[in-house]
Amino acid sequence: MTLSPQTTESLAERCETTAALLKNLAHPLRLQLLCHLAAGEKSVGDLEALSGASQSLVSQYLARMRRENLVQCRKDGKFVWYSVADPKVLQLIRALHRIFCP
Amino acid sequence: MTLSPQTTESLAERCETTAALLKNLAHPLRLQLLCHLAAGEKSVGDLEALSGASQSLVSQYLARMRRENLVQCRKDGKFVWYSVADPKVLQLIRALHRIFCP
DNA sequence: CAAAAACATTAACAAAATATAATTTGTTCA
DNA sequence: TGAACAAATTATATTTTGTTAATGTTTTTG
Repeated sequence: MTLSPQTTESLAERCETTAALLKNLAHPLRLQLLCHLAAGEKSVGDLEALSGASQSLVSQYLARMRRENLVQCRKDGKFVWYSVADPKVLQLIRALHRIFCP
Repeated sequence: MTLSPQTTESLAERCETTAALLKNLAHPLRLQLLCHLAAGEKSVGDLEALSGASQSLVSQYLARMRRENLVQCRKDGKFVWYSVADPKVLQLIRALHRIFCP
């Protein structure tokens, strides 16, 4: 019997991947977008209105976070509806809320 | 009787300050340093050895995080001992551990 | 005192992130 | 069809970060 392939990622490796994810949250607008999405699915226009940021910026940051699998989208006619894709991101947003929004 | 000055920070404002803090964690080495410090006080040399990074980098990032009040230090002869200064940072590091280090 | 050890600071340059504007694509509906 | 709306993409100027190397400061110790 062989040992099952232990995923013994080193601390350094975990910090690498976690920091990469955190970079997405480490920006005022991107964090705000994720906070809104954590409360439920939103269209790009919704997020534009909620955040007050330009269509271009909102769309660019959503595209980036989609590429990195933090969020996902679903098309419905003229609209594109975004939501949080990664359950860990949801957990993290909630932890941030507990810690920083008392 | 006047209303007490409610600290009704807007979501945008909280995202601003929280994102600023997250920027410190959103870097592989800085995150690693904070993880080590979350486990207890460490000297610069300790952190150098634990992380494998250069003295200059470790010292620079510690200085940065000191300026932003994430960590604090205490001198003892030749050595400088660092620890996590902000209880919220400690909570956050622990939350990250729960979520990303299963 | 002089050398060594521990840490901090500065300068400089490449690489990456940010924000804006302009253009493009796709969809609905009069 | 074409005007209006929703969203995506591209280009780009500007700023910020990341990293290395070199030098400086303070404390200990031979």
